[in-house]
Amino acid sequence: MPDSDAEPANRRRRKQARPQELLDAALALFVEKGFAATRAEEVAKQAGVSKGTLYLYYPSKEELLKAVIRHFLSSRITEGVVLAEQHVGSIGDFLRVELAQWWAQLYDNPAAGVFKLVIAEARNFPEIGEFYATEVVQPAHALLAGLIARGAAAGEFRVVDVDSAVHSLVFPLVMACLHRHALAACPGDWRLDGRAFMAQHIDLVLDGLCCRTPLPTPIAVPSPR
Amino acid sequence: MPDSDAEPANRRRRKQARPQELLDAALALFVEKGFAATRAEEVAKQAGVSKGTLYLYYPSKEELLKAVIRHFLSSRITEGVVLAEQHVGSIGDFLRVELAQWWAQLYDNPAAGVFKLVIAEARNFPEIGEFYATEVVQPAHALLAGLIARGAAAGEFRVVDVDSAVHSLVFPLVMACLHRHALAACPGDWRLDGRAFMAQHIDLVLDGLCCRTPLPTPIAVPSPR
Amino acid sequence: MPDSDAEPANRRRRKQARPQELLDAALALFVEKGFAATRAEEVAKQAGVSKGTLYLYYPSKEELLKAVIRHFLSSRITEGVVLAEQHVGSIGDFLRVELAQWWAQLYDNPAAGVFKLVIAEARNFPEIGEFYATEVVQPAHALLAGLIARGAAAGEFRVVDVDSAVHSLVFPLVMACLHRHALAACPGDWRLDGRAFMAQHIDLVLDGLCCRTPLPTPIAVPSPR
Amino acid sequence: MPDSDAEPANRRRRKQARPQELLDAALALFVEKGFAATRAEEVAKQAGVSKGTLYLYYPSKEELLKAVIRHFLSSRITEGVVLAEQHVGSIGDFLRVELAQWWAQLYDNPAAGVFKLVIAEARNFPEIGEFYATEVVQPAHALLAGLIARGAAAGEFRVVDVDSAVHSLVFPLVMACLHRHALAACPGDWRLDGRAFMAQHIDLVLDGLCCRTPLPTPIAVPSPR
DNA sequence: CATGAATGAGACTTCATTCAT
DNA sequence: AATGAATGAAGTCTCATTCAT
Repeated sequence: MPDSDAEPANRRRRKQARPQELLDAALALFVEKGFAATRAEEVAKQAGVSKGTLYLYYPSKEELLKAVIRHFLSSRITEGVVLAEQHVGSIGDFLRVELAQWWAQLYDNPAAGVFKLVIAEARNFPEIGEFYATEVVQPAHALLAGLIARGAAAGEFRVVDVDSAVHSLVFPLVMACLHRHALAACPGDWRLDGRAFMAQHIDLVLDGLCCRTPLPTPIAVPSPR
Repeated sequence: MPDSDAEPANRRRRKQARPQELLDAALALFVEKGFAATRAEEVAKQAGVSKGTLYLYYPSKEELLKAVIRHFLSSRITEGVVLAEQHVGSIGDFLRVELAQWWAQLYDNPAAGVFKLVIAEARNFPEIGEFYATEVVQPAHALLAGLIARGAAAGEFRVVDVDSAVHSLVFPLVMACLHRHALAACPGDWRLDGRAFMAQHIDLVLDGLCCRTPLPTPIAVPSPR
Repeated sequence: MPDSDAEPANRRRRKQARPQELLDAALALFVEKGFAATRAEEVAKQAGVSKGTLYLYYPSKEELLKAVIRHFLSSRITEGVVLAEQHVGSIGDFLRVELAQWWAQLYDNPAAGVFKLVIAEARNFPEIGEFYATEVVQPAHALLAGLIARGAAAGEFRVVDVDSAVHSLVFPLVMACLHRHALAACPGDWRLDGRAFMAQHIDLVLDGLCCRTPLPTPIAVPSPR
Repeated sequence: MPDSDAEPANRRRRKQARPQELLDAALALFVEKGFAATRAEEVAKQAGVSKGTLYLYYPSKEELLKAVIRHFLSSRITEGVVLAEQHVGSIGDFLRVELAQWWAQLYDNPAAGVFKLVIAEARNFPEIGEFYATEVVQPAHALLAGLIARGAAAGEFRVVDVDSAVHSLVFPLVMACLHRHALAACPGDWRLDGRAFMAQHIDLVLDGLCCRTPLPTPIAVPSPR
């Protein structure tokens, strides 16, 4: 049967691609200039459409922001969780290899910019904070906490405060992404070799976690006057 | 003495305090809502003055932002540098005690919000990025890098990539501040015991740096695909 | 017969009905929400066609408005004129019976909404005012004025200012229609039995017109209390 | 005592007059062009201020509309009620003289335009319909119904359906106002001597109400079709 | 110095109209 | 003929900034 199915043709193919194109454009601009300082028309222009078209796909600039965050966070995070669940073998190896690789890829991807967006906008848009906390932070934290606890149970790691260890591990990776889209993108050369840093950081933390000679007694930090 | 002079005494005190009050108000609001989404009038109101008065002290909202960042960053950073320069004795002890304390105090101080501000606005306002990079990041980084290098030279630390080690040490501390003013300030209970985390994190990193048994050969991170 | 022809039969019928369906939908919406506040797409949707199709039949929203007014006014008014011209016999009877019936029918018909439309839009669209004045008001007025004059000449009515009498007779009938599509359509129960009112109003006016005994000088009745 | 009180000076005097000036401008334009078709900036311009100033006094165009209707309706209606309550003597006299005069004044006043506004916008803005119904229609109707009932009780008027009589009396007066701001304001000469018409209409209705020869049996209006 | 009324550029959003399919 | 995706002019409303008082 001939082109009775091909009728969609050009227009319809564009229509299908639009949401992604708009999200890409919006991500780039929101990360670069901030949400409030980005004009809806700029997003449209960068996506190659007119102002009105943007509103055909997202009912408001705010909904576009939420869609950006949902889209780029959730598509990445699910991959990561799947990866971790599939892994068998040494926890240390997994973290050193797979975690490093996953973060290295994120670091090189525009999606890494969402961290900046979330930090900047979560307080203004409660839905964003909630989405990020429940859909990203909690699952990812639980995943890593579980791995570290398993490593400790297996005698691979020292017994430490697991939540803190997760933060120690992850925060610098997030910061590297923030840095890339903040200071590193400023005039002047403030760049940082993110991939190398991430690998070394993971090594350093694993080293700290690694079960060896007993620790010296930690010295309490006096509370501020 | 005629009373025409009696009142000015009080008023003059207020007048002198104005810049600080305006900076405090601006910091709080800029951190909470973002620079672009904060209205100049809100800042004035929170500082207890009228819109017009704000412009008597700062010629524009943008200049106010820069003043906020300069003020809260530079006053803190100089303290820290002085602290470090005065220290004699074990590097590890210094980091574990003084660094932890300095950051714990910052964490509890509104000034910690500037990190969020800088990350959000550095790309929009080149001066801010440059100021932060040259006046804060570089001196602080040099300071810590110097300490770690000294520690390594003294046999207290392993020989590692110093720059990475500094980032591993500092990034989570910055992230804790960011977290406090982003997710932790959202509805829902996403708080985190920042002081405890900071202490444990510093311990963990120092532990990783600490010169003990030989390290296992680090496994190279394969480049993405 | 191949089915390529079977469907068009139906479609052709629809196509013929389109203008009327569009006019009905437009009338209802313009009356309900006002011309400017009604979106062209709403009209199309209510008529069961797409936005584009509307423009196949009417070149602009404004032309649609004019068509609505022309259509619903002229079709009604010609009926009325014919009715009046056919009548023989007592003027009073004609007015009491035929006029009442004609208005009662209009009152129950969506077409009654055009009065609201004309009043709201005549000043914005001169053509509308002119059409209404020349095609509706003047013929209708002339018709009724002629009848009343005839009634007066025949001794059936008192001699009064004929133009005023026509307005006294007709204005409340128009107002009843306006009321039905304005206040009576609002939340709350502001309805009014239009048909009964119209009949009684016509009676009252005819009574006022009716030739009877000279009026007594009204005697002032002291109000109670 | 010196000018410590005179400080208000120019600016403050303007500020006090603004709301009235804006309401006047808004009334004129809303009546002329309709609410939706009037731009906020036009209203501001006609009131001699800038766009932004309008929003200093009314938070939205819709609130401005409501304020216009509340203002022009309520200030007029209270006068009328007071007038009626103060009257003693013949009901017929009151209606013929005071009612006619009150309406004649309204007819010549821009406030008469609100009727057009209410009819056009009541369905879109429920508050408007409710305000008009409860604050204007009901009190005014009750007032006149009471008078006519009193007249009937005193033998001055025939016994008729009081509500219908009120409508017969009032509807044409409202229509005259509508006419003035609709057709009469269109190009072409569709004017009408409103004051004369009003007086004659009131006479005619009072004449119909007046107690004289028995009425002919009213002929029932057949229901439609 | 301080105020707050006023301004107007500029941003978001809507919607009449067009036109490729 | 019919559709509905796309456009961009135009309108509402905000807010940084100015300036008369």
